[in-house]
Amino acid sequence: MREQLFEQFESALRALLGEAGDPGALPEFALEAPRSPDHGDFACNAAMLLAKRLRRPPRDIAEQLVALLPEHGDRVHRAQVAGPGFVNVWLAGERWHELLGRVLEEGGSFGHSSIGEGQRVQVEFVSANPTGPLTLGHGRQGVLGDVIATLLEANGFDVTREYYFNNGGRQMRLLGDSVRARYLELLGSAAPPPEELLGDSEAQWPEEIDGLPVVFPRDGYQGAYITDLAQGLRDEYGDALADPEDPDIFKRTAEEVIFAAIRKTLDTVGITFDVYSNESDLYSEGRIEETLGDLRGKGLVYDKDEAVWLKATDLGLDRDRVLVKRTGEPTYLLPDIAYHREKFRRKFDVVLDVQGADHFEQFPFVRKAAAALDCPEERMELVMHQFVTLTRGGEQVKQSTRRATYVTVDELVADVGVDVFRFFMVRRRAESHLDFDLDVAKDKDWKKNPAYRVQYAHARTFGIERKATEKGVAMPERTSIDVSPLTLPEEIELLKKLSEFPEIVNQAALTREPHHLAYYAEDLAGLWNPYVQDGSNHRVLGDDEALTNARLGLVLGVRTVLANALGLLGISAPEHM
RNA sequence: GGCCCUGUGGCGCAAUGGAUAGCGCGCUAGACUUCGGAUCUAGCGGUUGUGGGUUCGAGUCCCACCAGGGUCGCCA
Repeated sequence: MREQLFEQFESALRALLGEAGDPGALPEFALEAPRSPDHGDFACNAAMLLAKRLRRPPRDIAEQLVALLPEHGDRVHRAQVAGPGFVNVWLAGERWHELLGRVLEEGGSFGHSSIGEGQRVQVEFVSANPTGPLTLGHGRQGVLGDVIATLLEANGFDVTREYYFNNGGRQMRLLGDSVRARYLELLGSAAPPPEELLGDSEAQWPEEIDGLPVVFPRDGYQGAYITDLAQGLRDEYGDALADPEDPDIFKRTAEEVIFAAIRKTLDTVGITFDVYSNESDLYSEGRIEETLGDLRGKGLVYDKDEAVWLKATDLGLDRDRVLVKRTGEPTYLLPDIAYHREKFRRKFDVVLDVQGADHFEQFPFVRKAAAALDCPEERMELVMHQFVTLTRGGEQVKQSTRRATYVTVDELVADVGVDVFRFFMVRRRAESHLDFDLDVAKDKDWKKNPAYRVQYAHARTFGIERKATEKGVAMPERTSIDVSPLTLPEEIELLKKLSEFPEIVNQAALTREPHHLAYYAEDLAGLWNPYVQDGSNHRVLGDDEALTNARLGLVLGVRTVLANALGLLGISAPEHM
């Protein structure tokens, strides 16, 4: 519909430029649905863009354009110059009614497109190292990445969801040492560090207390789950691990157990990955050495202070970075670079990293270095998101990662449910701080809780169907509904809103901004709920059979679009509430 | 201090460079009397942090400044 109109405008504009003796290209004009319905179904800004070039007033050009339109197509019913030089057009025929037919016909695939043309996109997200439970930041990232991936799939991209984690370095060793320390404390052969010093990052603690050594590492993981892990090992092995044959058992067990817990959490919130990849494999496959060698070959590596440096300043960045530490151990930067090369070796057309703001600084180094190794820089994208804070009773809930006194994804989901969790996490623009208001999230009142507002709007379509069945009124066949009796302004507004859905899905995917979808769902629900609620003017089930049938068609259309929107968000679309 | 994100009605937020800046909560005033009802309608509320600039047109782009958050490690 819009495509045909667009062509009509292009053709008319070509004629207009011809008359003006201008051989130049058409301007990149916009043809979009204006905010206000008074401004027609579509508005075109071409006249304003041409004003300077043709040295004529924009309204004058717009008049000419309006005059030319009828010779170049038949989609325009009425056209009018407005404002500074917009051409507002009203479409011919029963355009919104046609649209509902399309919604009903396409059903679950309405809103989907094939513009991705099967391009392979890798979306890397969460990627939390297995050192503890998922935090709310991970939760936000998980939902964000998952919905972006789903949106891309809905637009014809071939998507791989991937989780990458570092399990080679110091952090994992620290994790193992933390578990070992707690284990020894449980055996009574080590003393825990003084409680009051744990929260203080500057504090030193004595090497022994009451004759027992303090082995808990200075930067160790302090969460209660570490002690649980130690207890588990003690239950299984008794005191046999005080001097274990396999010194890696603490680290290995911790990684396995924590990673299993993370996967369970992800499963609970409806996130599944196609591929898990990790740092260790990059080592064993020789990718780390290879990447370092290739960087060296490009003259981007030098030695200083017994460490190996990346000459990032040669790549336009503000400082150099260490690739291999004095200890001989690579920093995380080197494997990250190797990993991004690996992505392109695996033939992805686009790779998309979803990361929290705390990691943002890292990305430019990885991208520039990978680009120097012949990876296409513009095909490495970053979606950065800000943090999540939790509010309860108007007060921010204090969270401390260091002391592990933070609310986990598991806890929050147990508290508010998966659907509310996902909806709230994806409602805000990624770059905005997200304030998760527990009071709103836990409110069961659909008027107060936006997640329920959308779900309830969907459930109501079934409520009406149930009512119809009760009254002996049959639901119409999806393929043969005459919706022309729908003429009330609120009905046209609903039809228009339904028509916007494909564009929203498309834009949200291409801009990697899934919050548009959540907003759209709220908008549609915000039109639908009052329509249903205010039965005085337009009860769906009335005496007029044709009108009833048409309104039942609208019910089905709204249901379809709400269900599709909720589906893309990974949220259930209930029939009852 | 450098870099990044944010700043929009009382609160929480939205707005491919387009027309009169939208939505929810809250607030105010009316209406309905249980139907598919955990009601509806209307209204009040804004110099989009400040000051310049680009543009036919700026919440949006550029510059400076102010405020909040993040980040600047041979941590991940």
